[in-house]
Amino acid sequence: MRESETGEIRGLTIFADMDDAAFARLCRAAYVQTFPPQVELFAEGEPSDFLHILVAGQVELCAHWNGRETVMEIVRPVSSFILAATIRDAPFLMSARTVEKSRLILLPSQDVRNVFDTDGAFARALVRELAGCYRGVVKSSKNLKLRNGIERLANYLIRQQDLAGGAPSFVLPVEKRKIAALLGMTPENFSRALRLLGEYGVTNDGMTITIADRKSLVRLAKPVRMIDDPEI
Amino acid sequence: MRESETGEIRGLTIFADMDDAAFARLCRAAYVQTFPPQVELFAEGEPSDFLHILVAGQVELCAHWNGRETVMEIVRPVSSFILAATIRDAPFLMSARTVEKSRLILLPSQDVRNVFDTDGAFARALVRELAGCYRGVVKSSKNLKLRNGIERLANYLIRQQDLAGGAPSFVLPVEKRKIAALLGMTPENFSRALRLLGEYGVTNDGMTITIADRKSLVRLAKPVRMIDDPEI
DNA sequence: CGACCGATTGATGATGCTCAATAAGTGTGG
DNA sequence: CCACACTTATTGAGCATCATCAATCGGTCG
Repeated sequence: MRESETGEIRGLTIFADMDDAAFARLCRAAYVQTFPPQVELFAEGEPSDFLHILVAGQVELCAHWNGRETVMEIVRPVSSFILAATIRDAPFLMSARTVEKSRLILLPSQDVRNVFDTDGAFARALVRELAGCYRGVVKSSKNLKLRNGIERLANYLIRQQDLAGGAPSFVLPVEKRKIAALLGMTPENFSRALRLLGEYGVTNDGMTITIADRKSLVRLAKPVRMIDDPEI
Repeated sequence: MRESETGEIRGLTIFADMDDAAFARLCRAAYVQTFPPQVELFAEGEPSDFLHILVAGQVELCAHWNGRETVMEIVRPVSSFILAATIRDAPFLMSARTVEKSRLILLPSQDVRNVFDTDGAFARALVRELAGCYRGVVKSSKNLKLRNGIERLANYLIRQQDLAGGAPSFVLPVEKRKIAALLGMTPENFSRALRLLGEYGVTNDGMTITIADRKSLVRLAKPVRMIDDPEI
């Protein structure tokens, strides 16, 4: 991996505090690779040979059972994913697929574990990172169990508006069917729910959403810190 | 905290590899406390002042939104809980309530973070622990999104039978209404689902469940490693 | 005994899924 | 550039799942 590429990930919180030697050791055997859209990076159940870091593009993490499929998470740059599997040397719980053309850095899991075993700063950074991941999944699980489809969609739209900078109109980051799966609903119900949100000032044209009356939408969505604040 | 009590938690994987001095530092300001049933230990949103370790009894972790409540997890001894909040010095995402008379060890979160900052072995142990917690929630989330109520109940019963030693009859660990909430269903639907499982050889008398034809139940439940194996 | 709480059951309505059809958009190859 | 195939989004109809409300039963505990 060249220096221009290592620089792209050096600033990640999991690497920030580690010393240069340890970071170099991590990067020595790393791959940088660009994938086209719709490529399966790995599948549920496979051994976790690499810690993945998404540098550009988008990746979906999905899960399967008995012929059904759901989207668990949509990863956006720059961030690592499947850290837990790497650390525990355990099989992936989720499959990963590129949503669009994506550039990834792959760190051999064995190297990550070696550095983790010897570099205390890295270990501490991983604890904070994993604690954050854990809390993220807990919030997502609360969202699923405590809200119905429309409420989840309303909160999702509010969140996306914030991520997009707060303007009334913004573009959805991925296909609606994937958002539907992420929110635990079918594409059909997603479509109907979006239409029902018209009552609350939400309109859509293709992938573009417009929130005319945010206050009204917030009254329905009732976002709370302990579910919807990504910082906490 | 007396030595007889520290011994109860010294064997936990998160403490196993740390040296005695660091462990002593952790325990110096620790409390040991016994709580009656139905006591709220802490509430969602409060600062996480103590890392909790359940030594005896049972504790439920629950979550609330807009007047609704759900059970996220039922903790059984000996295990720590809300580790992620402690590490990140963040508010609790879940409330905790004793289910039955319970004995807890409370380690001041500040001490945990101090030792964590200086003891590499402890930091590494926490990484492994948190990675395991993360994977647990991911599995639980897959369970919720990919299975319907009856399927979740069937898998739950299979799991409980294994935990209880594998005998055809076993006793549920907590009230049915709490299991229902844990599985994302109402008490009423739990009751009906249990009755429907009669078709698959499941009968119940109060809190005692009998699985007459495990194979038949497994055919319905379709347990898989990547959701149901607690070891992975 | 009587009050209370949990479990169960039935009736009903809300929510969400499946299937099918159509419209709209995308990309490919001629 | 257009025709075509393919995919996604949308809409409707019907059905399955799940929640709510109400009533009853049974056990527990003061």
